[in-house]
Order: sequence, then C-alpha cells, then structure tokens
Amino acid sequence: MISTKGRYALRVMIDLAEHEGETYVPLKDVAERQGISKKYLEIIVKELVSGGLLAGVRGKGGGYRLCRRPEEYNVGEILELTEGSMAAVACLDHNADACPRASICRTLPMWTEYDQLIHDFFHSKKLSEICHTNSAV
Amino acid sequence: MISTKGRYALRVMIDLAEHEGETYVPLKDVAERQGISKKYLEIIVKELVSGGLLAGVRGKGGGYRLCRRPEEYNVGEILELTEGSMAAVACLDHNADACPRASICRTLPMWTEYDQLIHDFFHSKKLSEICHTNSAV
DNA sequence: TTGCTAACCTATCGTTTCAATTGGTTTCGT
DNA sequence: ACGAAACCAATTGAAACGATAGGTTAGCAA
Repeated sequence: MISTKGRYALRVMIDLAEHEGETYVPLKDVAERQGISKKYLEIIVKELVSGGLLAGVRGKGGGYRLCRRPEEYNVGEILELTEGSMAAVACLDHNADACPRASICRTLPMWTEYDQLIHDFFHSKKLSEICHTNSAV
Repeated sequence: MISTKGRYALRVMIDLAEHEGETYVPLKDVAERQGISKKYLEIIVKELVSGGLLAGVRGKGGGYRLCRRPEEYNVGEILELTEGSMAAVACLDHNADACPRASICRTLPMWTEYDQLIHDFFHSKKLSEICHTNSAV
C-alpha cells in the first residue's frame, strides 16, 4: 500500500506543476491548498529536494519549484524516492538478503512479473498527465 | 507490499495442490516442507478454512485439503482473504470514510486505474498456473 | 540593523501493524 | 487411555506510520 508520504509527495509535485511561473511557491501555500500539515510536508519535500526533483530557495520570496517541466517527470521516480522501495514483496526488496529458496520458489516468478507490471505502470505515467495545466504534453 | 500472511497462505495452497490425493495433509508436514513455523501457519490456515478455501479435519489422520481443484482457485481470492484488503491506497479501502477531496483529487483516477490493474492481474492468475502438479490445465 | 519570512534540521511521540510465540483446549482414530 | 492433529486466545517485541514540537540558518526589505 502506498503511504501518505508517497501520495503527499505526488500532490505537492502536481500543485507545483499547476502553479508554475509564479517563481518560487512557499510550502505554506501548498499545504493550505492541499489541506496537509505544513510541518509534515517539510519532511517529504526535503527528500524531493535532496533527490533532485525539486529546487528550494530560502528567505523572503523563497519557496519551492520544479526543476524540470511536468512532462519530464514520471510518477514512478517520485514514488520510489519517497516510499523508499516499491517492491511488492520482501524477497524482491533491493536490500533484502538473498532467499535460499529462490531457486525452487513457486511464487517468485509471479512476484517478479507483478513487480514489473507495477514498475511499468508508474514509470510510464507522466506528471503532466495527471495535473490540470495548460503547458501541454 | 504483500505481507508474509498472504505469501505464506499462497505457499500453503500450492503445497496442498502439489500433494493432492494424499487425503488430508497435516500442517506439520507443510510447515516442514516450507520452512515456516507451524504455529504461525495455524493462524493463517484458520482463515483459509473459515473463508471456505480449505477443509480441515481434526484428530489422527487429519489435516488440510483443498476443497476445489487447483485450476478453480485464483491468486486474488487467496490474497484478498488473508491480506484483508488489496487496496493500493487508503482512499480506496472499502472501510475508509469518503474523502472530501475525491471529486477534485488529481491523483484518484490514477489510483483507481492502478487498483484495477492489480485486481485483474491476481484474479486472472490460477493456482494451477503456479504449482508443479500433473493434474493439468 | 532589525525584523520578517521561509527553508532547513533534529528529536520525539502515540498508535498501529507485523510476525510471530506461548500455552492451552477439543476432536478424532486406534 | 493415548497420541496426533486441528482449533483457540492472548501476548509480545520490534518496526513502521503519521505526524508534532521546537528549534537554526539564510535571504530580503524597511
């Protein structure tokens, strides 16, 4: 299940995409529009900045801004960054120790197939597709 | 992420499918073959029985058995029963209170689409497809 | 210089979920 | 009566979740 972290991150990205051109958008505004605690968003947005998805500027007149155009983001990278891992199953997590049953496991092929399905779904979904902006595809 | 409960449930079902005909299979045997604590499996298997996916018989010579043929089960029903909910997102959980933002939410359509994708994937996957048994299909 | 704004940083907290474990009771065949 | 097996209830330790609290630092303007 996708947690609030990933979902909120996505909503922040969309909000910023829909308010492009207004130079830097203070988090306060985003939080109010989205009805999410600003303090909680700070934690999430920090990760988006350090992950290179957003740019932040301090001080008066500061705030956050996308550092690419909306069509150059995909949902997958946003979720992977904030959720840590999108693995469907513990066995497929990147920092899981190798399962000794892997070679004989009846279920592993299905999980792998499922993982691929999810990956493809989110990585083919562009940010521009899910927000109401006029700067087209 | 699919928890151990769902994954173990699936492995029990597969194990039983692969040992069909041996009348009732004691959980002890399944646990040993799968390398999972028998006590923990008891909890999981109880749900499979009360959900009508397995039949259990007590006493000496007892154990568990599938109550349909492997090709008549799909993975989706097994996971739904044991995982409780397969909803990808809290907003789509069956016992979540309606989100006030639902009508204006930019992300909801995507989550709904994702939910459908997952549902279809698991519900079209038959138990017989993922186990090594000779009783065909 | 002072004040304000806004990002940045660190710690903590209450609750829930996860993954079991413990210690039984009941039912059945022999 | 005995043993094997399902059935049942409660607890536990650890981790994750979803925040909240209380700061510090950087930049702009009067």
